[in-house]
Amino acid sequence: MTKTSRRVDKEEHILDCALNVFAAHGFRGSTLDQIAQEAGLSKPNLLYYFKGKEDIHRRLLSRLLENWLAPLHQLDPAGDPLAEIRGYIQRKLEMARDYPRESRLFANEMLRGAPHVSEELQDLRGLVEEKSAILKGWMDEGRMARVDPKHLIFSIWATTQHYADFDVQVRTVLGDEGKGDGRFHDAARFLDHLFIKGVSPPQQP
Amino acid sequence: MTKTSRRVDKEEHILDCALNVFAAHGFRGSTLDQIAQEAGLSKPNLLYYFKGKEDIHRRLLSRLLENWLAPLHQLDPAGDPLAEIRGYIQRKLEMARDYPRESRLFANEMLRGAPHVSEELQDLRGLVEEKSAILKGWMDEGRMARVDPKHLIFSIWATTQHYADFDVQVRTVLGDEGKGDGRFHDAARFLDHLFIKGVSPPQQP
DNA sequence: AGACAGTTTGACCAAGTGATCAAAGGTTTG
DNA sequence: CAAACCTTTGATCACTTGGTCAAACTGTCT
Repeated sequence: MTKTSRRVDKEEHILDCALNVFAAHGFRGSTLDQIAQEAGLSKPNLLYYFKGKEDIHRRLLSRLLENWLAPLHQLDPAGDPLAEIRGYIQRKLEMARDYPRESRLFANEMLRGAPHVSEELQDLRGLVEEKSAILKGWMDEGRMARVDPKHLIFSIWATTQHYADFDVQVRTVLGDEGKGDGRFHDAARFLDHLFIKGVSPPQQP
Repeated sequence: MTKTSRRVDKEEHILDCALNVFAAHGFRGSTLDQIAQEAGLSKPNLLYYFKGKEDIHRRLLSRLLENWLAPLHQLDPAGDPLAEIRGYIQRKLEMARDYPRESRLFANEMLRGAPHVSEELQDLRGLVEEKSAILKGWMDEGRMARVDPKHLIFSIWATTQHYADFDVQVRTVLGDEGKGDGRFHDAARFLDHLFIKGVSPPQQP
């Protein structure tokens, strides 16, 4: 194991621990001491690997956005409209289930007005523009219902991320139903029904 | 104007200013100095009216929850299923438009795991249970599609609150389209279509 | 062993923060 | 007017927090 690879591993470990802390308490609510303790090292040692609190946060956000956009990237213009949308919803819901920390980190940043990712949001805009055009094309071909493509995408984001960001609320309301991972299965069934009905072309019932 | 009414007015003003600050920066991210400055008084003066930072925050949250549940309370078992759901979505979207600060305050609290409103969430649970039973009844009568009522409610919450909580993202993605309040009109149209299609009974196309 | 780069830490600092308090400034009431 | 009460504030405190630094420690290579 080389020197640099050990350093990379350690940085990775620190970032993972920092994600725990930032996702749970937000940027201002998290302290370097917390992160250092979570990672099992001293605060000066933590600052040996990263320039500062903001450096850690920014690094987490930038790596997050890559993965965050991946599911939408996969939306294939050559595929079947309903199947593509169905697949996108499923992937997004899986991300909410498997990466809730990332979802909360992102939600935190949006709530604060995205002070650290204002330029990256522009990429997002371009991507949505591109995928909206695909959806628009499908609508023009009569292969799906004519709806506002951007608001469709917003709704998919909102409904899926809700299960990560508002997890406490969801589990409280569901009570015992919400104990295991079953709520994600139920959510998948419901969202599939909701959106497929919503985007199915009017001629075919 | 009596002594107590002037005091009440001032407390009201402070709470309003505190809402600005808390909604924008979260609990940990907000400082008493910020709130005091926003309200135009000194920090000790602020603490003359409220016991402390947490007191202000808790008061905001408890008053918020009353209004927050109101739209769902209005869901009338005697009404027409589709019209009731349509009305609920509209009311919820109007709240996101007219009370974004409240929505963000609530979102912040949920993201942190609801440390200050754990017991109030139980009321929410009861309310959702009650309204889910109504929806269930409508489904049994064949007046709406058979879907998971709680996840339906979650989806309505998620999609409407998204426009308040993720406002930066929404406006960035929409670009110039999102400048005025037009995005709420488009959202209303889309969500109406989505949910009405989603909950319409299968027999009637 | 010893030189050397990489790593870790205790001690420390300056700024910020929630909160207190006694004293001063106003307002109402007798 | 003056007493009683309500409101406001400057000064101050204890504590947290992001960040620094020199010294010590570790492992590796010759």
